[in-house]
Amino acid sequence: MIATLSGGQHCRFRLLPILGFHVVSASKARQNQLLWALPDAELQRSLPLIEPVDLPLGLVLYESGRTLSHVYFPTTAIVSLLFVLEDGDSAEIAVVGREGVVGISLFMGGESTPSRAVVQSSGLGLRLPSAAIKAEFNRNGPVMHVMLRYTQALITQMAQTAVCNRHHTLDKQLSRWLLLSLDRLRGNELVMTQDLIANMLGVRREGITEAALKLQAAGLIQYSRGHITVLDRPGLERRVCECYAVVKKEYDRLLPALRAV
Amino acid sequence: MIATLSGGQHCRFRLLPILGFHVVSASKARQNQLLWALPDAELQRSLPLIEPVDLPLGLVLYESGRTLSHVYFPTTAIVSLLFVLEDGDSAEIAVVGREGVVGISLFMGGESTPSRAVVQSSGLGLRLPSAAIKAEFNRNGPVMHVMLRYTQALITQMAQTAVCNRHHTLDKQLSRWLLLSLDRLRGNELVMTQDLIANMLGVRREGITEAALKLQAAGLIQYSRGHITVLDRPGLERRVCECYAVVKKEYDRLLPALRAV
DNA sequence: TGAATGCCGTGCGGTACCGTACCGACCAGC
DNA sequence: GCTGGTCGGTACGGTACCGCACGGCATTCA
Repeated sequence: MIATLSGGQHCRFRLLPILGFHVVSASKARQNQLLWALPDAELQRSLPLIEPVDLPLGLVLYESGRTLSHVYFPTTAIVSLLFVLEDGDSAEIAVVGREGVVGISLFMGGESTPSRAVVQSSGLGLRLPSAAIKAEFNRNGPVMHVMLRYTQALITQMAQTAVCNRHHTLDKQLSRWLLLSLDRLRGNELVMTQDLIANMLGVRREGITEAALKLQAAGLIQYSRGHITVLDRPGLERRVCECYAVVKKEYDRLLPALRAV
Repeated sequence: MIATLSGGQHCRFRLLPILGFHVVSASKARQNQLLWALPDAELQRSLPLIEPVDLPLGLVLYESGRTLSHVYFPTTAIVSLLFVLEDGDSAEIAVVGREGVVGISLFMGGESTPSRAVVQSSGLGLRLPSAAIKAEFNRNGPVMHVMLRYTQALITQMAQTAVCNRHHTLDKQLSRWLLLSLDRLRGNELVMTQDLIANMLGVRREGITEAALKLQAAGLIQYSRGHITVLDRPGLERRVCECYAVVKKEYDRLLPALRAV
């Protein structure tokens, strides 16, 4: 197992606002679906504090045990939540894209978690200082309720991942992972090496090669040097284990506003 | 894999208050450590609504997707949260004992979850109607903060379980499971068949036999027809993987009040 | 007392994934 | 054009767990 992500060196990237002046429009903020779900009044109050940020591949948003300075709302980026063991082995426990938020421990009260958040697919996001999200959360209004319901959906994703790890074959898990990622992107192409996927799923790189070849042989995907193209999404959905549908259904149930987007 | 828990037939037990009149004293309520952590004023307000309940082995507190009527605070019982797959395979994603509460989805806003809660070790507990816990939670006071911090600890347990499932050998996982259960009991004996443990860990019964024999050969436990006695707890702690310590540490950090009990 | 049942130990072939190693294809740099 | 690095395909033995089957032993109950 590789001890660090191949993209780990990207940590050197400075995390800077991508605009000189930090004015984010309401419509831009609503590219994130949790922000989209907020009433106008709530969003307007936070808007002056929201910054757009660039989220390059491999950027570590937080490290195990470190206190968070912001919560992140991905818009076009995807972030993985990883648990890392002492020997460097790791496993992804959840994926967060434009449907969610990174840093729930801030409003849950813990300030930190023993996990790591890494950008899995580069793109853009928005961030809000920790004090601001805590203040909004403690108003006991729509922000709190949306965040809590999202957290429950996240819990479902984590738990289903645990069961899937235990019982399902690697190519089914890969299918699930591809679909979860695809749901959080616009197109049907992922920029993602097999090595990275192996880290996410907590297996060897060769295992991913083997599983990906199966999917490729079935005409479902097309693989080439860090670029995966999904050719037959319905086919992939037929091949995947139930875990994907369970998680998706729970997101839709808990956050019905997302469905419409 | 066995499709239903061997103890499943115990569902026939009626879930009844064990006393004719439902007066629970504050000191009795404080046998549960989350209730223990509450200020006097908060606890007194809920006390008239708290009922003591008997929690026999195998009792299902809630089933996947079903709306919950109460939250349960175990005192001497232990409850397992299981995810069950379509084919009957299952895996435990968390354990709840006197340090916690069963039914977080009530205050998280989802009302239900796709998981199952089963009594893993018979004993007593307390319960509070769903309306009452929601009302308390929405006061935005100590109850909410304690529940949220507990939920975050629970999330850590679930995530660490997922990683452990992926990377660690069965006898290490069994050690972790034994220690987690032991922490939630008084003595050093568990009433638990290998079949049940296999369901919890999501493996074959024979796998548990093998792993338990290893621990027995090392003089750490003693096994006999549904009774496990832990002989050498420090030895077990040396043998277990890091996952146990990570979870325990996070519980202590998030809920420091529990440490003192 | 005999039968049924629950619980635990064992054996055996199968398989999915691991660890390690190597190799070819492609790409970016000087 | 050469070189070093990244990425993906292949091979092979090892091993942890699975599925299945059997058998022994204790408890319960007719």
